[in-house]
Amino acid sequence: VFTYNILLKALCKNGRVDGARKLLKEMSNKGCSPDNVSYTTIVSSLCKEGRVEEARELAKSFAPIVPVYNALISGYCQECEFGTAFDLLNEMSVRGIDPNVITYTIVINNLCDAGNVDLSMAVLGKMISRGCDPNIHTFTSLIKGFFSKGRLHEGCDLWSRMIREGIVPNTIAYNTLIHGLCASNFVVEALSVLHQMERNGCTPNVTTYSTLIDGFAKLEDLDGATEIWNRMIRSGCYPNVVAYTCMVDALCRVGMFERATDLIENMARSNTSPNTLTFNALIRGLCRYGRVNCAMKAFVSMGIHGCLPN
RNA sequence: UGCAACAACAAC
Repeated sequence: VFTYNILLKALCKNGRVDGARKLLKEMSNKGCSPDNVSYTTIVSSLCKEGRVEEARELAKSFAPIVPVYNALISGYCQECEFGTAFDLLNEMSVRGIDPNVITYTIVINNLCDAGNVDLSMAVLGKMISRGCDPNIHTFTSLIKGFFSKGRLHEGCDLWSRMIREGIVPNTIAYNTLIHGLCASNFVVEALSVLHQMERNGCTPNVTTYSTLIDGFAKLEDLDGATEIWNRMIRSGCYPNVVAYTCMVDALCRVGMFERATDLIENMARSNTSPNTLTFNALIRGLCRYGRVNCAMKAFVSMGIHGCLPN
């Protein structure tokens, strides 16, 4: 089974789900029964390709297990077919298969992405009433959901509630909080969250730093952005293309184009090549400052660096 | 070996 599952996963990853389906049949014929992992791999891959109906049909021939339901529910949510997702959730209960924290979190996260935090909160209530405790993923999805609707206060309240319930925030949760604060221009508060996470022994990553650099950049606070950049380097965290691009943007917004260009050259020399967004930041900055000729030169240099305009 | 959460540009 392990041999077959490894192959199934590899086939699915390379977009050869149909090959995987054939292999699934073949393994049974050769006397090696597929297990729950085999089923979930196939169903999940079909869903990710948007072939949800097909996945559901196929799943009918498998044992009804939670991960397969989760993959299907996730698939229907991605297609914004929340009605069907809720039907499946009901079907689970009817068949005596208890949804787990992942099941509910999938629904909550997708509803949040669709902009419906309020319904997500209702699902949270439902899972708790059924004795299923939300975890860090659940709370992070909801907090992000409130923030993306501009409901900063409710997002922060939920953060406090999560802490009260004894859930220890991880780097991703902190990053979500920092991003929410930055998006509402509360960069000073975001910075104090960075300090708080460090005090609590949670290591910031390149996303943490990029989020803060971007926050300062949007407020045209080059000193703030630079301070974060230096802090990132000092901590031994390597900037990626996003971090570089945020820093290029910070420089461009205050008209420091020579330094921005130097930074891009730096990237090209390291193994972090600039991308289209990096050049868009530079070109937009130059245009804002009326330096259209330089912008045209940057546009040419973009092609030299192998970046296509979008 | 399988299912869920985080960051950067623009236009509409």
